[in-house]
Amino acid sequence: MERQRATRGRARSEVSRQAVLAAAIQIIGTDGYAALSIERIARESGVGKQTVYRWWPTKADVVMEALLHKVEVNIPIPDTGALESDLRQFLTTSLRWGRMPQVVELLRALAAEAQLNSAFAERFRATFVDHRRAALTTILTRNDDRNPTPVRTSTLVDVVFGVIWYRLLILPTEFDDTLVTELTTLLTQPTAR
Amino acid sequence: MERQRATRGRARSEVSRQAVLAAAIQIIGTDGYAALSIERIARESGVGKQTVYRWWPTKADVVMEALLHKVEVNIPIPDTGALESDLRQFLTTSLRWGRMPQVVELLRALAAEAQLNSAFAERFRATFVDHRRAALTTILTRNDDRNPTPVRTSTLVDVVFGVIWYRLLILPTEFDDTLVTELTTLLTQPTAR
DNA sequence: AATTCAATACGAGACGGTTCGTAATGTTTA
DNA sequence: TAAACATTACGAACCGTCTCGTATTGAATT
Repeated sequence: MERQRATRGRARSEVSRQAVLAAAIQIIGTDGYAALSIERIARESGVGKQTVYRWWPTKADVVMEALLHKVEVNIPIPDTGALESDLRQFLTTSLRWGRMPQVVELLRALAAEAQLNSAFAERFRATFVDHRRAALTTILTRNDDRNPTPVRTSTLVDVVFGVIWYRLLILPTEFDDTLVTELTTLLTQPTAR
Repeated sequence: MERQRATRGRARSEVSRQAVLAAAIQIIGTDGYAALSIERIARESGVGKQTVYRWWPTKADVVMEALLHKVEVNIPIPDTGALESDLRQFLTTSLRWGRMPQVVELLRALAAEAQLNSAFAERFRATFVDHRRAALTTILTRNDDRNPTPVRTSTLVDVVFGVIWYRLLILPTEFDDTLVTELTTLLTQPTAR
């Protein structure tokens, strides 16, 4: 995703980059994603419009970069030796994000844009969704000594992220800690795995 | 939601209503929801702009009415006497919609708009989401003789619709018949209910 | 029963305003 | 000296409102 390093000419302004990301978060936080426009990002960040267009293909890509900056890129995959505690820890971390309004706003914005722009949807999956799936898949597969399994691992992954996204996007309910226990129960039942 | 029955004056044109819904479906089907505008709906349906604005508050409400028209309003809740077969039947019906590209496009459009417009999100939940939840809740509660349950019924409902919406909105994968069996298994395990 | 009248919906399209994404221009900086 | 920069202008599209003349309906009046 890194642009070819230009050895000649003026270097990219890191100040402008940060200003753009901050402005995007600021606008979404106060007025919502519907109010976000590249025009306004440029205005409120004190950056030229063309500068934004030069470095980000869409406003959603700005948001995605802002999100990755916020949640930190490398989330360690828990490895306690037991499936149940790994799972519990993974869910606890995931739901913690789901309780942070700033993060939720960004996630909702990205999901919305993915519906409207299939090219961005592809980038969103590759950059964000697949990483999270891979982490959970690792946990579920690591100590998978029960065979044959009536439910595919990929379906269990769908269940976890499905519940999370469904409640972020469709329902207005917040996450409670009981959900961690419930999902762990559901996924570690003998016949389920 | 029904407008005050006007005893006087010209009656609403059913032809125009149908033309608007058809145009919306057509536009979304060919160019996607991002290309949908009230201006274009009016143009392609041969209807006056004011006619659209008179009857629908937003373009998303047009889409929602088009969806309800497509999936039929009254879906009977299966009642075979056994939880497992009720569930299997409910899931089979639900996934059938999820395999119809025209329906999927509309669902994705509605979900996208719900992220951008909270007033519409409310109408969407009240008109569509809650009905589907209620149906599944009925099924799960009907023969619920196992107490205490470690997983709330509402969470089981979240699991089902979560997986469906997640795969419609976030992942590009299609539904296969195995999913019906898997979800039924997950939800009817002794300790889960 | 025939006519008039008021109320409302209709298609068409003009309107002023907003935002979009691109392009042109000159300045700044590595 | 090449590329990134901020600024400004541009045409296109869409927004929501409004007006025009016409069509359709039910109620009131002959």
